[in-house]
Amino acid sequence: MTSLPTAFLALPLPIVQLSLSAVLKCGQSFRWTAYSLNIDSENACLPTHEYRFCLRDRVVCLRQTPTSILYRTVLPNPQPNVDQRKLHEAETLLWLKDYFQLDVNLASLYEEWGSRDKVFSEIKDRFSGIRILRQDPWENLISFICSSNNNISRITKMVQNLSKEYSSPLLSLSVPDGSGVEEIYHPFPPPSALAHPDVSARLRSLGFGYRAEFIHRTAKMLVETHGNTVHPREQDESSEQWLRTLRDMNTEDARAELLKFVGVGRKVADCVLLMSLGKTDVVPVDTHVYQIAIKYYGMKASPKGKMNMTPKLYEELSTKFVQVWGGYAGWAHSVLFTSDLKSFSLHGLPPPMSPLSTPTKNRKKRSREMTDLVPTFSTPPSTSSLSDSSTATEFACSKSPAERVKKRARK
DNA sequence: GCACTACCGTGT
DNA sequence: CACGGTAGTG
Repeated sequence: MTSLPTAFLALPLPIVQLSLSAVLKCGQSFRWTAYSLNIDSENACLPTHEYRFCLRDRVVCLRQTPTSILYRTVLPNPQPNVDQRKLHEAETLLWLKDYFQLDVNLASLYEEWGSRDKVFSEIKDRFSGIRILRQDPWENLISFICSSNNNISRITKMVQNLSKEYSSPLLSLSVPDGSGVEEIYHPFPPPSALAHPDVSARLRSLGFGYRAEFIHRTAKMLVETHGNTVHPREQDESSEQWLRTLRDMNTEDARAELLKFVGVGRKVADCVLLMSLGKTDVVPVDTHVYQIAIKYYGMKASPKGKMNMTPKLYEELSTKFVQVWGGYAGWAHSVLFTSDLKSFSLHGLPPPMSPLSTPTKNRKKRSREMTDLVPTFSTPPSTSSLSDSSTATEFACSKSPAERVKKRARK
């Protein structure tokens, strides 16, 4: 089962376009493992870490230099010949471009957000290279059902336990820190593996808490509704493929589909819309985002001082951030969110001035500063050059019948 | 539509 | 008590 190492290939990419260390451990995906490389010299051009991710049929290993991403593919035995190996590396390269969405120019977006928003311009140079991954919707959905009322380190453990418990080991590989230790890599399990009757009890005993039932019922419903026949070529189940078709749906319809699952509320649905269904403008709102809005965007704090996230407040925050940042608001939000995780070094910023919801009209002295802070508050969302056609259409369809569809009862 | 409350487990 | 919420009530 042990696989032999192969050489790394290089994909030229400026570090401002992608920071692996920031993106892979910031709570988007919970299945990347990071290893220190024990660099003896202080050469800043050498990678300090390696990151690994197990796909259905291979393990992808990544390192980063200031000017490129180094990648290599590890396959299970039997090992392919040289020609087959080249094909696999070509496939991995295509996967990388898709997964990291490298056709999106992140540096341009940072400029755009910085010119729209003073708060963003203050942090953008310290938190560069943070982009939204384009994940597999099935893994993304289950991972974020785990995320409710939870923290990153525990979510990571849960998702890894899920993989270890419900999918066969693909291969093992020695860790790159020179210790000689071998690690076993598991893909993310398919829906049918989690739809089995005794799954929820087992997950309970694995420490999943009340999310155990959510996961089981979601998997069961998905398999019952959309099947588990395995596509001969794609290698994945029909319900996983169906989830991917939500990418072709408009935001409101896709969200309505996601909300049908147990354990999926507005916040989790929006995370999936943003992180695996390509809805770039969706801003998932949680308590952190609310705090950020209060501290730096003049959002009025709740009268009672409680953090009650009502649907109304959620909608208000979400739409206002779209007004601030535009068609890629969800991407911008993740930069702010990541900087907040690193316990916010925003001290030099001016105090919050502009109420996000209701601007005070009798304070002219402040109205100028408000304009300074958030120049685009009163202007409609931009559908400028940065937004591609699919994003523009998202703004276009403002109402949809599916928005009114209620979460139907299930047994 | 809207405001509660319980909830599994971990960290402070 | 809070935590990167949600389902179930009234």
